[in-house]
Amino acid sequence: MSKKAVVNNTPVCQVRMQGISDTMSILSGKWKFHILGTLMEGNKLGFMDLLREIDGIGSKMLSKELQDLEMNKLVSRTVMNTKPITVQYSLTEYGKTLSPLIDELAKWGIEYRQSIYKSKKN
Amino acid sequence: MSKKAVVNNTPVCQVRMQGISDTMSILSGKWKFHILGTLMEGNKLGFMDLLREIDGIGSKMLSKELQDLEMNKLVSRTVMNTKPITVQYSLTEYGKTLSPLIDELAKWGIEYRQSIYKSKKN
DNA sequence: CAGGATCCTTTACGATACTG
DNA sequence: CAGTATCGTAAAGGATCCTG
Repeated sequence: MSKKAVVNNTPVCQVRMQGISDTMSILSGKWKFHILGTLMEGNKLGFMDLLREIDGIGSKMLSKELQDLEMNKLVSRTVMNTKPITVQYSLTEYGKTLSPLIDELAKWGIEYRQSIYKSKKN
Repeated sequence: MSKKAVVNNTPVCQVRMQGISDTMSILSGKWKFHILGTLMEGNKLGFMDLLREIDGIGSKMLSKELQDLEMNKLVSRTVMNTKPITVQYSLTEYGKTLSPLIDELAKWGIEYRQSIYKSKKN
């Protein structure tokens, strides 16, 4: 049950706000959603795949963001024993629980862009 | 219809990625989700209400973020003619389309926190 | 190939003080 | 009350080079 506070007769849910903060702090930064969104489509991807796939990201950022995601158990990292070593990244089961959120994020952005387009035609 | 690219036999949707970028650029920053989430609960709120309600925000950030949100037609601003002037902020109809997204964001964060709690008990 | 180290720029954010 | 102006800091992000 949510704890409530009352401000100027306006009931406000603190638990909800904390949820927003938590999610944002875990998914902060410019690239996490892109990485997750990409992994959501190509189930297992190498470092280079991600680097090529995510437009504009550099290896430093990619590496750092992947470490953050791994620490939070959203992404798993597997070192393959190939000649020059290779690493495979994929979503964990827990990472997959982000699908609805990322779907909403993408969906809203797509609709937003369409609404801009329409308003320019009128 | 979504445009697709193929990378290492992995089909990737660019439109989806662009949607993510668009949403993130509009809702970037530390406070936008908090502001929107708060307005989602208390339908009409004054500047001071928001300032008190959103823990940690300062008037400079609040004012700036509200302007961003207003520019993107997500929030409407109404000046009341009271003795010292007063301003009412509320979500536009378009801003309300963010409800599912923000709900997901809050929900995931709440569940995340619970999963941490459980894993500490075991 | 996968990433770490270094250096540098930019932006975000915050505290404080002030104004119509 | 609802902001704006100014200033300062910290964090985020990027370019480049380097290594097992």
